[in-house]
This record gives sequence, C-alpha cells and structure tokens, in this order.
Amino acid sequence: MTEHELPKAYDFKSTESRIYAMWEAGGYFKPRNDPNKPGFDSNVKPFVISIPPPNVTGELHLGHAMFVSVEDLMIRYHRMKGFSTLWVPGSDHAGIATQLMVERHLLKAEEVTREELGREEFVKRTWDWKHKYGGIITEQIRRLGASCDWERERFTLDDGLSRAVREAFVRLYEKGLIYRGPRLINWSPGLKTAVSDLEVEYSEEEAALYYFKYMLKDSNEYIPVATIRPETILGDTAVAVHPEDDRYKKYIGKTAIVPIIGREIPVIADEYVSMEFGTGALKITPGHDPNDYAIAQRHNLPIISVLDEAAKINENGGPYQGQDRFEARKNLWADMQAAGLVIKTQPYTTTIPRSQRGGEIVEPMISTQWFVKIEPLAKAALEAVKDGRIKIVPERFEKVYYNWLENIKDWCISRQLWWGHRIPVWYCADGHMTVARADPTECATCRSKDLTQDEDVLDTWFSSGLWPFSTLGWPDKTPDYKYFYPTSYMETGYDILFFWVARMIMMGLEFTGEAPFHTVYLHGLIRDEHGRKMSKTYGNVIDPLIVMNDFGTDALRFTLLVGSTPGNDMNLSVKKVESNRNFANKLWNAGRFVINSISGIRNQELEPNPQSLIPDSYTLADSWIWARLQQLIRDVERLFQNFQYGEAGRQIYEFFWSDFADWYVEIAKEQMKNEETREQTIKTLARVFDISLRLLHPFTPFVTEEIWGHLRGSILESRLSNLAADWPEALIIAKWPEPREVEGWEEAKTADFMLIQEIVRAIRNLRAEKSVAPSKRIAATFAAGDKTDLLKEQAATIASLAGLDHSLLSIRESLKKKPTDSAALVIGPVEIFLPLAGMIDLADEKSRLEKELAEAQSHIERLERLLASDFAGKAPAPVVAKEREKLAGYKETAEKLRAQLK
RNA sequence: GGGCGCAUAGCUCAGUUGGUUAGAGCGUCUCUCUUACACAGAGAAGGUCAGGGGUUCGAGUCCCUUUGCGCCCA
Repeated sequence: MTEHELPKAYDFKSTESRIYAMWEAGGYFKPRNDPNKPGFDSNVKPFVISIPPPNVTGELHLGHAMFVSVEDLMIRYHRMKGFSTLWVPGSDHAGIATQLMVERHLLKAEEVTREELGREEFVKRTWDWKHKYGGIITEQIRRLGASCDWERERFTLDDGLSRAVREAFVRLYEKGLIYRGPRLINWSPGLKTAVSDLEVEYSEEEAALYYFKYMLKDSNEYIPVATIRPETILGDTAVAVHPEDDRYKKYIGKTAIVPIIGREIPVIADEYVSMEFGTGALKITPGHDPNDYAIAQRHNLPIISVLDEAAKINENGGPYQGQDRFEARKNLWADMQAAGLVIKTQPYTTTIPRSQRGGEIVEPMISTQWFVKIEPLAKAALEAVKDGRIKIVPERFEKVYYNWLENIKDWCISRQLWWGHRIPVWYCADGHMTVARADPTECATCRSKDLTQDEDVLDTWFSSGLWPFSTLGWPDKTPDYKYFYPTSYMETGYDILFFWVARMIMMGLEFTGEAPFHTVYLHGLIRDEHGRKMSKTYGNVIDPLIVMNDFGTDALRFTLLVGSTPGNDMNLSVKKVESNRNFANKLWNAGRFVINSISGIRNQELEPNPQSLIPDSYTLADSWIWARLQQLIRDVERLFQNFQYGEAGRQIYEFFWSDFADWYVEIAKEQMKNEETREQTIKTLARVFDISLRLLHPFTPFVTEEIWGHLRGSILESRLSNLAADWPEALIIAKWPEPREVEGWEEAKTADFMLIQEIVRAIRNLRAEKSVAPSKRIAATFAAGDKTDLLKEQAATIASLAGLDHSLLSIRESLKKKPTDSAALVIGPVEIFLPLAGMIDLADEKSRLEKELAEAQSHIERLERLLASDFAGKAPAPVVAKEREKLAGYKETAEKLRAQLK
C-alpha cells in the first residue's frame, strides 16, 4: 500500500499480526550480540529479563497482559538504547493446577480417574495435554506484542531444567539444607497432598466456639476448655493453663481424662496460654495445631494424629474411626452432650485456613515430607537486598520482604502429586537413601539393585526458583549463562514476592553466588472499574483477548501502562481502552497528514530553499515544538530511569495530542502555504513525528511501527531523503532519542509562543461567547506594545487559528483611540479589539471587562501581599522573580482594562 | 496483634527532590462534517486535594493525629 492510500482510520486488525511476523522474521527479538555466534563482543552490555513463566495450560488474563506490557516496554526501551537485549520466554508446569485440569478432563471425557490409569499413563496423558494446549498461552502472549526470543523458550519440565532441578536438590541435600522427616504440615485433604505455608490462605469466617468440661481423674472437678474444632479432642495430649492463673494453678500436674475415649493426659503449665481468652485453659493437640505442636515440643508431649489423608478419623479416634472430620465433630459433640460434658457453644468469628487452590479447609497434620532448611538461604537473601545488590521497586516492598524472610520457616517442598519433578531420592529394601543427579542403578549404601524412587514430586516453585539461571543453561556454564547472567530486571506482580521472587533470590545466591537480578519491579493487580477483584462468579472479568479484538493491542497496552503506578493496583475499564484506541487512531491520522505533506513536495519543482538550512529560518512554532520535544525527551528519560513508566506515557500522550497535533500541525498547514517556510515545516513535522513515534514505541509498538514504516518510505522517496538516511529498516531497532542539554534559546521562544496561544484562545473564547459563526472570518485590531514585532510576524498564524481575516488585521504598537463597536480583550501587554458590530451590548461588555479587572485585581492583591511577606526574603531568587513578573503582568492587564472601562 | 497502601472534579485516576491560579481521560453542556482524524475540532461548566493539628516564606506533596476503605503477615 502506498502512502496515498492510507485508510482514514487505523486498522489494527490487518496490521498487528503482519507486523509481529515481520519483527520475528527480521530476527529483532534476538539479542543483537549473541555469545553463540561469530563476532560476539563481550563488551556490549546485555539487558536481560526472564519472563515470569505462566502456567502452561493457562489462558491469557489481564495479569499476563500487564506483565507482558511492562516487560516488553522495558525490553524495547533497552533494545532501542543499544543494549544487547534478551527476554527469555517460557512456561511453568504448575503441578497442582495442571494435574487437576487433566484429571477433570479425563473424568469427563473418559470417565477414568488418575488412579485407574496409573501413574505412568497419567503422566503421559498430561504430556499429551501439554503438547496440545501448551502453546495457547504463548500464542496469546505473542498477540500482546511480546518481543521475546522464542528460540530460547523454556518449560520447567524440559530436560535441561529438570537437570537443573536435580542438581539443585542434590547440592542442597549434600550441604545438609534438605532433610526429610515427620513434621506438622498443611494438608489438603481434597488434593491429598501437603502444601507449603504460602499456599494456605486465611479467611475470617463465622464459626462456633465449643465449651466443655475437661474432667480431672478421680474427681468431680473439671477444667473448662473451649475449642473451635471439637474433633481434635480425640488427639489431645495435654490440657494447658497459665502458671499464674489462680483459677487453675491447683490443677497443674494432675491428670485429665479425654472425653469419650478416656485417655489420661497431664495438666501442664505454659505461659503461652492466654488467661483472658476463652476459659483461660487450653487443650493441646500437637498433631493438628501448630501452636500446640510448639508447646508439645517444649513439654515432651506425645503427638497423636487422628486424621487420615482424606481427613477422616483414623484408628486413634476410637468409635469415630472412618468418619469425616465434620461428621465426627457433630457426633462427638452429641456424645459429649449426652455424657454431660458440654458447657455451651457460642458463635465465634475466627480465621479459617483454606487451600489457595480449591478453597477447602486445610488441616495441619503430622506427615513425613521433604523440607528445605531455609534459614541460611534466607539470611543471604536478606543481605542482598539490605546491602543494595538488589533493589526493589517500589521501595516499600523491601520492608515486606525483610519481614517475611526474618520470620520464615522451613519450606515443605514435597507434594503428593504425579505431575512434576520427581524427587531424586531412591530407597532400597533396607531403607537406605540414595540421592543422585542421575538415576542410580544400585543403593549407595548396600549396593542393592532393588531401588524405588521417592513417590513425591517437588513443589513447582522449587523449579521456578531456579528460572533466571536454569533457563540460561545452568548448571552448565554455557555461553548464554556466562554472558546474560545475572539478569537485569525481575518484573512481576507483588502477589508473588514471596512465592517466587524471594525464592529466586535465595536460590540464585546459593547456586550461582550472585543475585539473579539487580532490580525487582513489582506491578499491582488489576481490578474492575470500581476496584473489585475480578472473578468469574462476580461476572466482572475482562478478557484481554476480547479487548484486543475490539480495540487493538496497543490500546490495551497503553491503558495498562499509563493507568498504573508501580506496586499499586489499577482499576481497568473498557472505556479507558476505548479512549486509548482513539489515541492510536490519532497517531495514525497525524501520520497520514505528515506523510501527505512529505509526498506533496516530491512532485513539486521546488528549489531547495537555502535559507531553510540555517536555524534562523525556524519559525516561532518550529522552535517551540522543538523545544517542547527536547524537554519531553529529557523528562521521559528521567521518568524511565525512575520506573515511572505511566507518567512518561502520559507526558508523551499529552505532548503528541495537545502540542503536536492540536497546535503544531494546525500551524504547519499555514506555514506550508508559504514557500519560504514550507520545507522547514515539513522537515519539522517529519522529525518531531519520528521522535514521537520512537518514544511511543515501547508503549504502542504496532501502530508506531506501522506508521513509522510509511513515514520512512515517504521520506526516502522524497527530496528530503537524507533526513532518514541513518534510519534502520524498522522502528523496533531504531535509536532511542537521547536527551540533549538546553541550548538557551528555548525559554524566550516558548514564552512568545505561549503568548500567541493565549491570544488565540482568548479570541476563540470570545467568539464562542458572542456566538460568532466558526466559519466567519472577522477583522481585528491589536495594540501590542513591545510585542508588536512578534505579533506582526505571527499574524498569519494567529489569523488562521483564531478565525481572523488576515487582510483585515491591524497590528500597532498603540492606538490613539479605542475602536468603537468592538469587544476588547487584554492579554498581558496586548490589547485586542474585535469589531463585532451589532453583537455588542455595551452594558454586557462593561460587566465582562469589570469581571476581568476584578480578577486581575485579586491576583495583584494576593501577589503584593505575598511579596511583602517573608517570602521575598526567604524564597529562592528565581521563584521570587517569577512572582514579581507575574505581578507586573497583572498590573499591566489591570491598567489596560481600566483604560478600556473609561 | 504487627506492617503497608489508599482517600484529589459526577466516575476512573495522574500529580517523586515542597514553589504559577491543582491536571487528564470518560461523562455533562454549546457550537462545528475547517481538505490528517466525528475514534475529530473549538469553547464551557465542574475540586475546602477525607477531618484536625504541626513544620515552612510557601503543603495535594513533609510530620503527627482521627475517620473510612483495602491489602499483607502472624
């Protein structure tokens, strides 16, 4: 398509996939300096991000859209700045989620359970599932414009990454940082697996507090005790009271009788017991409560488990064996009631532990699991942030990070699942353990060939923790690893700071000796337009794919980037995306205008104007837009350095729409009518537009790439081809605009231009107020004082923007006599008279001017008061000077208005 | 219980070393199909920056405090 045929509206549908394919085919997503290729230069600085791997069977949601938008922006910015840029993509096997999904599918499609299929077949089926659906999420990420190096795509269950997992496990084991043993863990009865502390969520819920009598042995006395989970009575191994509690002191050391099952347990004293809470006495169930577990350790109490893996009462529960936990609760309580042991029940709000996945109530249970001894790792991870090797943005999350690591407990890493990295530990018939990187053929202790591998798999986050280096080839010192590691930024949502970021830091430091990245950037979560969490049941979920279909990828990306600030949640509405679709269209149409302008000179026999080569030939508007652009570049650079991407985007948007499109383009139309300024104007249009597109490219890559291609083409075909002589073939690899120092002329030009803007606005305003038809060109008389030359020079511009008749303009230094039948305006030193015969009501005019005078007067008073105060003495001189200038301006305005009113 | 965040126009939000008369988008009202764009242009209305106190020449911005909402950890 040639530039002459550019459609009136930007058609993202026909553009995005074509542009993406062009980028990929052009190899632009690959690092420009590749350690695996000839000509590699180790001095070129790399910039590396490893993607937060999405769940391989997941589907795109706004969280993905958010991280892709931010990371792609970071990557594109650095790529344009000349870094050798690598964004490593990939996905995560997501043990529980994927296994559940496949199980559900098998049950529905084939009516088989995984147990019926058997482990080997089930894992095979899951791989089938992965191969079939695993590509969906990455395809969707491509749609977002992600410029990652797809040839380096990784999956956590790949051979390479699985090798890394084994290496990591074995190293930790050999160092004594991994151990196996029975501990109190969080058990998910529905999934029949252990989960880590982080995978348990606590919710405030209505429950009941059950009060009952703990009878003392051989006595009619009892200690009243309250519990939320009566069924755990079956596992009680003590009753605890506070040593200072006068009510119960006397019972310490005596024996209590467990209701119904009649076990004898001691009454112990422990300061942990709160005398105020409940009855002041506590039943101790070390097998099913973390606090009780700790008390039991202190007092050497036995630990009794009363639940099996389905959370049914086990053989230790006497008559209740086989009953579900909630059923047993009811039955036991009824039996206790019958036995006269019940005191009362009362409603009670408490925090209930629920599984992050599925939401079922998690049971603390004693179970033999694998753990990472976390303290030494946590200490190192803490240090890395404290001493600044790693910086977290926004900074407040550093505190959150410290707090978590300072109170961390050992990490339960084994899961009773089939989908995942199987624990590299083998047992022989004698129970010897063999821990090995490669599958062993015999027991390391007794040489027995009869080995069985541990049934469990590792927590998915264990492999995710290795991600920044396992994806680059670790444990091998590959060229990629040597050049690209450590990575640069880790960008992700704050919700996985502990799950993932902290663990990556711990593992990175442990295994590579280096922080895996120097900066952690955390984005917020996306909520609906009124700040509610998006949920399917609520029906307020926004599907990014639908949004992209309706408004284009750029619109969605720009909305997410500009609408959010680091670490803060953002509310998203489709309306916002729509308005940003309009922005993309604005870019497109401004581009059409610029391109048409360039094409316009191609066919004309126009001698190059020698004057236009010298800076003096810049018109006021040229100078102004250039100064504004340079300021924008400086501001954007500063904002990018400070991770203020949203603000940077807003400023570019503002510049492009309000300065470039609304003012400069309109003035350019006028300037192009004049042969003397024509070429310079076109050049300025082209240069400013080019730089604007470069600045916007990381935000809205598709539309900018597309229109930039047309811009480049039209310039190269034109007589101005040297303008684009050093432009590369695609915007994605074009040079980022570098900030330049202020040259000194900017302030005066900008001030002059702002005066012109004020004049134009004032005239437009008056016209609208007086209902002058927009198409009607009217005359005007200016008394411009020392701005006379400026106004004369800008007469054509003012006339065209304000709807004046250029031939009927009169610009003087001063007027002997005020024109009659005119409406008057005062803009600082400039007086404007618009002859609006017949539309002027003298009384109206008078009150309008009086109102303006009153306003000016109030400013004068305010500023005089200000300047008479300590302000003048204590504020910095430039600030004071500015206020003095303002005062002078208002005084001038007021004086002129007073004259008008005479 | 400990920690963190938020409160600015009808709605959703910017406003990062304290310095004009506090901004944007959407929505509302008026006008305009002016040859890049009606996914647009021009104009307008709309705010005690949650309340109180303090620091400062100067506070939406810094400190203290109250209230309300949200989140994290225990």
